[in-house]
Amino acid sequence: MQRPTLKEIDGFEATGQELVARGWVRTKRDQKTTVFLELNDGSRLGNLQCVFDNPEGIVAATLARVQTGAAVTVNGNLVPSPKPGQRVELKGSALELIGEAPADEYPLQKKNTSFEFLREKAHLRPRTNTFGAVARVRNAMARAVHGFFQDRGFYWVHTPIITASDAEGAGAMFQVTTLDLDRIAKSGGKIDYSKDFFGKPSFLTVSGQLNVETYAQALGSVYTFGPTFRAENSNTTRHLSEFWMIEPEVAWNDIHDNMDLAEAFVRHLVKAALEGCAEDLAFFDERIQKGLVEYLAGIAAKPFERMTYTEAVARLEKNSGDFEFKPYWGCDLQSEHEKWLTEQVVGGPLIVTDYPRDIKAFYMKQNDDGKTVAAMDVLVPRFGEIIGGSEREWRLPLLERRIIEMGLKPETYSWYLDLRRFGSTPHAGFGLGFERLILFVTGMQNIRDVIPFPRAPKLADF
RNA sequence: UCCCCUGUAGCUCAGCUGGCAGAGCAAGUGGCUGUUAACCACUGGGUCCGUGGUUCAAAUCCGCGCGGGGGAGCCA
Repeated sequence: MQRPTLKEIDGFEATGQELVARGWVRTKRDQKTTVFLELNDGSRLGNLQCVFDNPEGIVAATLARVQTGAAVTVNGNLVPSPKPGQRVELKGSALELIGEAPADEYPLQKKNTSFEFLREKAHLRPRTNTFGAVARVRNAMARAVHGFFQDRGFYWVHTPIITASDAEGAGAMFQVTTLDLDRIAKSGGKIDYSKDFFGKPSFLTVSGQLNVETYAQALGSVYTFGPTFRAENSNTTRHLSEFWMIEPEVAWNDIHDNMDLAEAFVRHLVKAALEGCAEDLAFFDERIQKGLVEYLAGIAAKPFERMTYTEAVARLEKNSGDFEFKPYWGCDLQSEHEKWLTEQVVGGPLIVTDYPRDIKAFYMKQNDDGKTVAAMDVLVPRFGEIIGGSEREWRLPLLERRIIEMGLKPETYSWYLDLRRFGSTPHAGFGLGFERLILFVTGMQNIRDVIPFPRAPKLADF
């Protein structure tokens, strides 16, 4: 049986043909002789307007019971619409109330509601314009991520979610266990991890990078795209405890190849949003962030600015009076610094490279100056870091020495060091937080509003 | 974890130096010959987050607790 979505119906030639529309009622407007019902089914932002002229009998009785949020099917004839901005409308002849939504209980009435309120209604919020649009853009971006890499010969590698090594060093981890914690707590005894599921402490991954490097050293160009977990007590609009991360890793690439890849990737995604989500982006432009579409078009069109950390700090020092944290060579760039660089200095995305090695991870390639590493961060206006990456230290002695210098144990990294021991090549990669990308593309402010079910400290409802 | 703001009708909020609980929207009823988040009129709607205190009197002032938001740090 043919069951067109409302998006498909919107594309039909309106010749008065009969069809059935299914969806949820966004609004009902009734007059003495005419009732307007606007239906949405999530296939697009816009609604299908259904018009009932002089409804009588069972149709009139059913219309009286239809309220905002109800699920209905409408039988009718598709005709051109006189309403501006809307190609077609459905001249209704019959309708069925499939699932009612009593107005005195249904929380989403036809009015503005705050995102804070909707966060407490996470099971209903996808029925709103904003969250429907976010979901569609998110889907389009996921597809574009795979499209970008697949078209370039990258292989998608499924790195593990559970890891028994806490060697990843990217932040606090969630522990995974099948031990009976209540019983251990009551007994007051020590924990015997040999009795735990994996025979030792195990955790949720904070990064697939170390694992995916093994495949880069075999398949060449690879990437991960999957859930990632950080148990940091972060309470911000930019952090989640469970988020999705994309981590490409490419054998033979150096830091410059890495920057080129990161830039091409971001611009590809922005282009994909502009081309594939025009209706949703127009909505975000109008309701969420004025000028968004024009801004994104600029991102897609222009190369990103690049500067070294040393250069960035020099710029910041000239303006240091305006900062709460005084910048100096060797400091980590603060949020305010990143915002100032992107918003005031370059007016767009900026790639900063060659950070002091003491503020970066052990696996980054050490530069010849003995002070910096071949790291790169892609910073964007409004919220700073969207990508962090580096060329990797591929020379065994230097990597070993760095591990020891940083107080880590080389034996923990034996398999990682093996990659340098056997057939090592230069390689580079980066990590992009998927939700941060969605914030960037939609203009949304809070990361909890661009993932269907946000996980954050004290927040795991739904 | 730290700093700041905040909690009043279903929602968004006003409520001043303490003195009878308010508005807009939503909902309900009626009206309106094509509406655009329709419009017009009327109606109903309150544990003022909780708790203890100050006071003749607390939504309002103070203490404690809980919830929400923003910023910072950690980072993607």
